[in-house]
Amino acid sequence: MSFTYRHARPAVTVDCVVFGLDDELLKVLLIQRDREPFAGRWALPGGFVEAEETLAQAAQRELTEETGVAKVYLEQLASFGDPGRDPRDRVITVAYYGLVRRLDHAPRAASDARAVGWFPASRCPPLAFDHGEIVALARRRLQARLREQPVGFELLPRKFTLSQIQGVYEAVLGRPLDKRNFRRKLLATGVLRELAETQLGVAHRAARLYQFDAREYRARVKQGFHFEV
Amino acid sequence: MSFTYRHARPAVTVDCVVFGLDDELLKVLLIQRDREPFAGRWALPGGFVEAEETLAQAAQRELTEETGVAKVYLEQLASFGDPGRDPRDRVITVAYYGLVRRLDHAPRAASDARAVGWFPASRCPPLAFDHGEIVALARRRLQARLREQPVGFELLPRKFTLSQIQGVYEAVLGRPLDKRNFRRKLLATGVLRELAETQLGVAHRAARLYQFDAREYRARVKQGFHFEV
DNA sequence: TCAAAAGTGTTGATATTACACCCATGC
DNA sequence: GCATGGGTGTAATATCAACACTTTTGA
Repeated sequence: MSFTYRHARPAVTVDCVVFGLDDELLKVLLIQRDREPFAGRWALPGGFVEAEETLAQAAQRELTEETGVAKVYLEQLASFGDPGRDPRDRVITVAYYGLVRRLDHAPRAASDARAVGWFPASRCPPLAFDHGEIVALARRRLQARLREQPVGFELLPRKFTLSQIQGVYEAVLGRPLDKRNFRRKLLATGVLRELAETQLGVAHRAARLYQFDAREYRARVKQGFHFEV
Repeated sequence: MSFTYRHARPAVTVDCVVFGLDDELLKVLLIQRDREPFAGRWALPGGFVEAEETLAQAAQRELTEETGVAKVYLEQLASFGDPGRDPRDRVITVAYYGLVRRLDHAPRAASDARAVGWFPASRCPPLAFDHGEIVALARRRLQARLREQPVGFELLPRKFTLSQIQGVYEAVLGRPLDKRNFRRKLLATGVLRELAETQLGVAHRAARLYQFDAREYRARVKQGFHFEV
C-alpha cells in the first residue's frame, strides 16, 4: 500500500469576493486579467494555494498581491470544481467573501492584474470562468448572513451613528428600512454602547455616537445570537 | 507566460457526512480505515476527486464505493485545507453532508474501509484527521438548514403521518416539540397535501396520511420560504 | 429662516407559547 | 377494557409593521 497519494492532481486556487460599501451601492472588487485564459476579462482576485499556508491565508495573500487590499475579514463561501470551469486544466477553487468600507481601500493593480475596479454588485461586467456564479452566491450569502449576525461594524468608524449602520444594512439588503424599528431592534440586542459624544461639524442636528461592544456580542453569540431586521 | 499552471499541487478529496435517522437518535455513517494514516481509526467516507467528475459526483462515488450507500442527496458543507491536517501530504477536502432514512441503507464495507457503522452524532468515537470538526460543523448546518427549509421529506415514505415528520424534526434538533404547535405551523406552510387515506394495521387510532407537495413548495421557495419550528 | 437629518411612542395585527382532554383502533 | 398514539382549541403574551411630528444644528 502506498504511503503517499498518487493521483492526477487538480490545481487548487482561492478566489475572493470583496464587497465594498460607500454611501450608496454595494460594489464588488474585480481585477482585469492580464493573462490567458480570459486575458482582458474581469474576474475575482485570487490564485494558487501555496504549500505552507491555510486556505484563508491564501485568500488574504492573493487579494493583497493582486489588488493591494489588505486585512479584510473573509469567510469561506463554497468550493467550485466542475471539470471544464477552467479551459486549460482541472482547477478547484475555494471562494471566500467579505465586506469592507470602500473608502478605506484604494486598490491598485499588481501581480497578474492589468487593472482593478469596483463594480456595482447587481451589474458587473461578464466575468471570467464561473466567477459570475460565485459573485451571485456570495451576494445571497452576505444578505443571509446580515440577517443573522450584526455584520457591518467593521465597515464603520469605531464610533458611528445609528443612521450610518442603518445605511450599511440598507445598502446590503437593497431596500429601505424603518428608522424607528431598526433602532429599537438594534439597541435591543445590547451589543451597542451609547457614548456621551455626538457628531461634530455637521450641518444638522448632531447625532449621538455609538460603539460596538465586542465583549457583549461574544457573550450573546454563545447563547445563539440572532438579529433579524 | 506559461499556459499551464505550475505549482506544488495539493491533493483534493471529498468527504461525506451522512446522517441517518431511525425512530430515535441522529446517527452518522463512519468507516473504519484500513490503511495508514490512521489505520483502524473511524473516519468519514471519502476519497480523491477524479479528473473527469464534479465535486458532487466524487462525493457520491466515494460514498457508494466505501459504504454501499447510494443515491443520497448531498449538499456542500465547506472545505478544509490546513497544512498538516493530513500527516503525509497537503490534502484539501471538500466536505458534503446529507440525511437519509437509516433503514433504507444497509451499509457494507468495501474499498479501503475495514468496517462501516452508524454512530450517534452526539457521541462518535475519536475520528481520523480533522473529521471530528467536520462532523460538528455538519450537525450545526443541518439544524440551521432544517429551520429554514422543510428537510426531511426525503426521509419518509411518500405518504406519511404528521407524527412521523415531527419525529424527524425532533431527532435532528435533539429536543421535543409541541404536537399541536408543530402541526399548525407545518400545515400553515401549505406544502403538505392531506390525503383521504389513513394508516392501516396500527394498534391505535389510525393517523391521517399526508404527502409533500413539491410543486407548492417550489412556488413558495421563490418567495423566500422560511419554516421556523 | 431654511434645509437636513436626529430623535422619539403608540397602536392594531399577527405570531407564539403553553397547556389537557377525548377519540379511534387492535389486542 | 385497556394501552397506544391521534387529534383538537384557547387564552395570555410577545413581536412586528406602520406611521408623523418635533428638535437641533449650520449655513
